[in-house]
Amino acid sequence: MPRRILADRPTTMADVARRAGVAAITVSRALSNPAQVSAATLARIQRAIAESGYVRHALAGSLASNATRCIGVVVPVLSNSIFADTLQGLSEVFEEQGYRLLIACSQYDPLREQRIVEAFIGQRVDGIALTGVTHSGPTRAMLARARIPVVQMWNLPTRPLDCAVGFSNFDAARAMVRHLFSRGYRRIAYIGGLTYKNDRTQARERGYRQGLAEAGLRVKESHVRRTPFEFENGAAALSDLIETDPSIDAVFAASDVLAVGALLHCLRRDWPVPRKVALAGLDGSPIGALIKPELTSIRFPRHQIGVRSAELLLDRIRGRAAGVVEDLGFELIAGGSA
Amino acid sequence: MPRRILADRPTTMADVARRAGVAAITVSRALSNPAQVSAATLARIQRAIAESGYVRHALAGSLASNATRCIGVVVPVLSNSIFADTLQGLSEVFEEQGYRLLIACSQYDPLREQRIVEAFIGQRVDGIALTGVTHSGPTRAMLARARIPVVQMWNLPTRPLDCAVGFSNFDAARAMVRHLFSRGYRRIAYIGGLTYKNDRTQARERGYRQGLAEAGLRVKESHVRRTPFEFENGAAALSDLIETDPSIDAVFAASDVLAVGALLHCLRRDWPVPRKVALAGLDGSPIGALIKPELTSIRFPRHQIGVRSAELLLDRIRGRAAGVVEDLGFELIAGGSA
DNA sequence: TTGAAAGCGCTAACAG
DNA sequence: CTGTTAGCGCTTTCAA
Repeated sequence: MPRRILADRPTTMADVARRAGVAAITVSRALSNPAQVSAATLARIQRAIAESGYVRHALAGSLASNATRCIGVVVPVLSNSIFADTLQGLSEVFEEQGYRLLIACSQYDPLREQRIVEAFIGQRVDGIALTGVTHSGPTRAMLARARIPVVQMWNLPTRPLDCAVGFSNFDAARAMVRHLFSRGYRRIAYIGGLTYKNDRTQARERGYRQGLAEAGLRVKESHVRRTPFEFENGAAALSDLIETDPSIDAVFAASDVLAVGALLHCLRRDWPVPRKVALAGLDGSPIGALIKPELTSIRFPRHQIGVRSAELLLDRIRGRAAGVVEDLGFELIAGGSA
Repeated sequence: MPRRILADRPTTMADVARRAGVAAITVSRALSNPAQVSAATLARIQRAIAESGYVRHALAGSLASNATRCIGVVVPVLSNSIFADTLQGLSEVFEEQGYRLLIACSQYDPLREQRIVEAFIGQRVDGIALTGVTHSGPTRAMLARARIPVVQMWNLPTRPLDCAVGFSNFDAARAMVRHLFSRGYRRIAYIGGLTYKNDRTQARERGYRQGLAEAGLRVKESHVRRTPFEFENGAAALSDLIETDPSIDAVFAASDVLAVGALLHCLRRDWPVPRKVALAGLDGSPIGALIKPELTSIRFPRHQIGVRSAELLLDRIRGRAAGVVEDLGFELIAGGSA
């Protein structure tokens, strides 16, 4: 014999229906499409719901209807507010359309991302938004097999999983190196993220190298540092670079978190920026504009990436064509720091 | 007659079972408790899973087992990295125990929080972590009715919903005012958050007022500013305060985001800190330590709040007693800014 | 506008 | 160690 009936189980739709003197399906309709139910019946049902404190069991509903109205989102970290802007954009669009966001952090780890994606598919989310364009083989396979709409954000994939919204991290970094070169800097060092599993960071580093090459400058490996995106690490890397080679005249940090850390380090040491060393970042963080000298950086539409990603995903969920890759571009902000 | 069978439906547990020549329940056991299944059977099942690309339908499982292994977490915002530390702590503990986190932002709005909590209850999460200790009536009622374990974080409730982990925001603010007073400051202005629906901010402002009162100083309402937690707003509020009353000798900002913004504003203007105006914050953000002068602030165990909250919630989920309120305390960091 | 019946995909309970 | 059966709470389908 199967499970016993619990004496004190939570209120179900059937309970509400009994109370209102209707069938369960009528309660279901009252909740999902009230226009289908007569005003009198609706009122009785609403009263029954209020009296009983009924909360609809979303899982059971999703199982029956085969739609969760949930979107899974993977971001690398939550501690960096730059992803928060994108999440905000996603959330604005989806919330208005009655979708909920499931947010998870991969911590820049493809294996964690893979587990998260598996969990999302297991939850039968209606769509998935990923940060970045490189993913583990199993991740790609699972997504293909599940036929869930996917959007890749923050970079431009050569072979998109489905749709994508971003900008060229490579071009952005190259543009910054060109800018520094045009300002007369010739010994341009680099502080980047840990590249080995992050396509944005990889693209930025490649852009740096390409930019130097195009300017006819040689890349010195001792001028390249890689470190996790934390203020402190930017400060430490800069300090280390200058110690290693005091002739460095500019440092390009592939993220504003690192650049701001580096800039604050200079200010602490009373090093004149950009006279002793010029600094540039990439992200267009608001804090860069508050520091003196203002941080030279590259701004891109973080919020809009979220908005457009959500719109494309909704299109896909509603059955429209796939394969769109949108380049939202970027903009160089010339501050006083370089 | 009920629904038609779809020709090309996703793989189910029954499909895997057929393929492996076992019953569905055996597949279920192979997934949830492999030790219960013989090695040979397990191997066949695992092969069948791999071949078919099966992903377990978590919703159906949760419906049947009446447990989701999901925890709902409400934070005010994601753009402020201070909450990220707490989320990190929660996530470390829960992930190790096989639970997943559902993260949602209330945007400091009790009505949004209410809707989020309703959605969490609808999803039948196994536990809920809330930021703050004041919640709408319906929120409290729903949580009580649903009998879901709850932890309130970041402040100390007088009447907890269930358990709570935090520190006294009131005492922290008061301690900072005392510190400023002991340093000789007598005209101490205040930049706080928008208090009308945020207990931490309210407590901090009350602490400020109490601190002044205990020092025998009068609160001038023109010395109190309230603004959302953004760097820019801290800068603007400071600028406005000093313009209003140049005799102000210290400004206490109820959040490091505001304090750092204010401090950067001073540096931009070449105002000597603390000579022209002393500055103090509250949160112990890492960036405060990188600026010169270092920001005087109050540190509290943001990460540990997450860890302990998770531990208490797990205790509750596993049926242990409720009603624990843990005060994790705080620590004043005397920097050069005051 | 409302209802009856079936079943979504899984696991609890019990049996062997 | 493995299987049978019933049912979790909801919505789809068809019918009135």
